[in-house]
Amino acid sequence: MEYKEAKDQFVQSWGALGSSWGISRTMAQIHAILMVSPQSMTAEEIMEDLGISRGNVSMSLKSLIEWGIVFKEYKPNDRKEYFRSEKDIWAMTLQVAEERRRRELLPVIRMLDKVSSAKLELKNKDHKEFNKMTKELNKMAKQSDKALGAFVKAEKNWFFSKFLKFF
Amino acid sequence: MEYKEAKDQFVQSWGALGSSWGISRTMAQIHAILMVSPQSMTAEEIMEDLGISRGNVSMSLKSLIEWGIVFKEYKPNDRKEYFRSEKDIWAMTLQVAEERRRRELLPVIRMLDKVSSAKLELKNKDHKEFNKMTKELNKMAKQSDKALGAFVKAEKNWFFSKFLKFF
DNA sequence: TTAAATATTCAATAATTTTTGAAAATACAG
DNA sequence: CTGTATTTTCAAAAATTATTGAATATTTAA
Repeated sequence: MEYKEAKDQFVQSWGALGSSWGISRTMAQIHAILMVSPQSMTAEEIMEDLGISRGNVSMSLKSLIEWGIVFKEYKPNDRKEYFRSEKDIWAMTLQVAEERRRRELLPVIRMLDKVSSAKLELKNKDHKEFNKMTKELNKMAKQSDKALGAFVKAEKNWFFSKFLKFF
Repeated sequence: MEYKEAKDQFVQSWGALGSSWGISRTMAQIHAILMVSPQSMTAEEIMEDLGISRGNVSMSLKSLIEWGIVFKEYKPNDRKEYFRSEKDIWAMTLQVAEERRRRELLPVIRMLDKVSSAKLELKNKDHKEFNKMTKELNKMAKQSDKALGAFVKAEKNWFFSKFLKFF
């Protein structure tokens, strides 16, 4: 397998993966080409590389930046903006985990707090089961949140101390 | 908040959650009503409860069964099929984790094995970076797979032994 | 067997999500 | 400022995904 074929395969597979993780194919594809690019790239280059529209590149990059896994860069004497990906796979994983916690786990917990405290007739079988299950889900969600939070925090600290030692 | 309102809120939120986890809204909604139902339900009941078509219920239930978090039940002297959800939240979580591993992680690993062994000119910056990143992603994916596999196995054993002791 | 009850399939349709591209906004060199 | 390069926005179009419902298949009581 040659470089060009391998890269295409990688970009297209990473894109397909994106769908099952709730981000658009294009977003994931842009992320893929930035990950394997040794230099930061312009929107123009990405556009040509993937054969997609200017607007799509602009919006997808914006989302990737919001996810905290792609960064803008400016070069002296150049009006263009350049984009580079987080290259440290572990740092990237932690960042994505934290974002998903914020975007998915926290809203679920808020919802479960609300519904699991509903006013119910506890003689009613349906009400009783609803109460039991939502309370259990709530407990599980909060445990996950706590565990994930602690984990990310610990790993980020470890990372930071490693980084400090480097200097 | 009253029972009916709370249940609606729960079903609709769980459905919305489904979308960001790559399963259809209906599938997640059906899962939600089965989770909080004290009895197993017929396709007919689910259909009426959610106001969706017969075909949709049939296909969504099929998927939920494939995910291993909903089960069919038969009752004596009754032609209808009944459906019930896994009620143990932890068992459910492990089951979903295992399915996702099988459906998402393993294909990625297969893909990364292929592309990270591509024949490259290692003088070329692009080739070198591609090689480095895909090898690192591959390593990370395999570590995750191993860790997740070990975890699920350990928890299932623990579960099983708890179950045995019960008798 | 037959036929009624129940379940499944899948082509057509609807709903949703993504993408485009041109207009508007912004940035900045001269 | 002005004009050009660059980026962003967003309504419309395209692509994708989910849903319907009627036709088909399956199950089982009689």
